Amino acid sequence: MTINTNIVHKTRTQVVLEALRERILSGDIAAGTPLRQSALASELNVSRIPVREALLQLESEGLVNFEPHKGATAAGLCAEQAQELFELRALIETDLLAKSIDKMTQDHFDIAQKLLDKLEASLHQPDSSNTWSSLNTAFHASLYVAANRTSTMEIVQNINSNCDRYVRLHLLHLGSFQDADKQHQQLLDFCKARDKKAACELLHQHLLGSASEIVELVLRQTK
Amino acid sequence: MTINTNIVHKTRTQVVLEALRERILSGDIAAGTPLRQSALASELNVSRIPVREALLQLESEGLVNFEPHKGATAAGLCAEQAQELFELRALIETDLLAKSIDKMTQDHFDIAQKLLDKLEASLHQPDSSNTWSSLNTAFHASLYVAANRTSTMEIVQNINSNCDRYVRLHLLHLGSFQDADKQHQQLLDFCKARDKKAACELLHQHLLGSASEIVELVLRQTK
DNA sequence: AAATGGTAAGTTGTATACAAAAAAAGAGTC
DNA sequence: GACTCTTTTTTTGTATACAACTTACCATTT
Repeated sequence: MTINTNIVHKTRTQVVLEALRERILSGDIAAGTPLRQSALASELNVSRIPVREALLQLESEGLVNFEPHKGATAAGLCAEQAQELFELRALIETDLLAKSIDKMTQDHFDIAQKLLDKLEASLHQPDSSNTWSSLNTAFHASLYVAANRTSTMEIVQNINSNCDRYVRLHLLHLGSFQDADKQHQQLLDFCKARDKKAACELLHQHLLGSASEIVELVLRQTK
Repeated sequence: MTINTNIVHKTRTQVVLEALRERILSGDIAAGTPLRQSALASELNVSRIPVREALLQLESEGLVNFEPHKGATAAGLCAEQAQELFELRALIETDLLAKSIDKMTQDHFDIAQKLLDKLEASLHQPDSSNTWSSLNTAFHASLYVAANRTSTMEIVQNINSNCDRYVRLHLLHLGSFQDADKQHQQLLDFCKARDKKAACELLHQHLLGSASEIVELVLRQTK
């Protein structure tokens, strides 16, 4: 009868956290919107406690600004931040990729390819922006797992979570990322060929290219 | 003449947060120790709510592992993590330094020098490990502010907060960091001379050198 | 009108109380 | 004794209630 048989006891805090994160990332909650605890609580049918805890976690993820006694707001979009985050990704992810390439096995390639296929398929669907972004993150991550760098990956995922907002904005305005998909496939091919230099170079360009487009978009948006 | 009090009322959550962070960083609360909410609450004369919120924030800082329904524990020390974090710092901080050096003014040099003097002075005091580490972090940060990279600095500070535990352990076992201080002065001198290459090279060595000593120490500790 | 001051309303912060889950302790079986 | 299943205890999760802070409003004063 119940659909959620294998869902194991999510706390309300987690439910609220995921709901709010998605709403902010998707733009459903616009940048700068004040996030009133009681309003969110009654809207999500919980008390203020889980809402507060979720907001606190979102603050540490950088998606929310939480000021004591004042309240929380959805973090604003900022061109400088976007530029910095993507440059940081370029720096760290090329390093990860360089460390990963030699260790990648056929299994890693297969997993990455499967994600890439899904990514491409998602573009042809109407409701793509929801899924494209997380698949994009997953694809990138799949190229680095062989480096076996748990702590680094955790930090990268965190940075990515922030980039997500900008990527979704980007996608929303462009309609599709055909260039990105082409670059992704090429990137994976370079990995398969173990061409470290070419792969890192391409990844670097891929990220900085996104950055400059996004920065321009944000500047226009927030002006 | 209104006395605009910049002294804001600290919430109990913040007080608990700082108290617990310091205890974990200093080793007063050992790695792996279970952190019982009620125990901490009564010990700090607050209710469990601020304790929970502080634990949640410490989890996002990486100092605590928080498992739903199970409870929180002080995060364990891990050689791999230390290695990764210091390598990451080397990667990001050398990049920051390279971007910063050309923009540094006399003011920046003065501030850095002042921090360095304090750092050196702190070594001659009995209770050094408390202050040395935060001064060390501040000194490093002072070299990068000119790069004017807010978001990047935020992430660096976060990584540093995790490194702190390892640095303090290091200091505790070595008794002093005379080498580090010598390297710090040399680093600042390179900055003053605008010798980007030498400064970055030294910073890189400085961080990786610490890393290898710390890794060895942690391996011995946790064995 | 601008500034001051002081209430009132709204929002956040935290203590308390209770519900739910996990861990620990017994009771019975093999 | 080891194992399973129940029962008890401990610990965490969350709703509610109230206290503390901030802001907005209005009266008073200059």
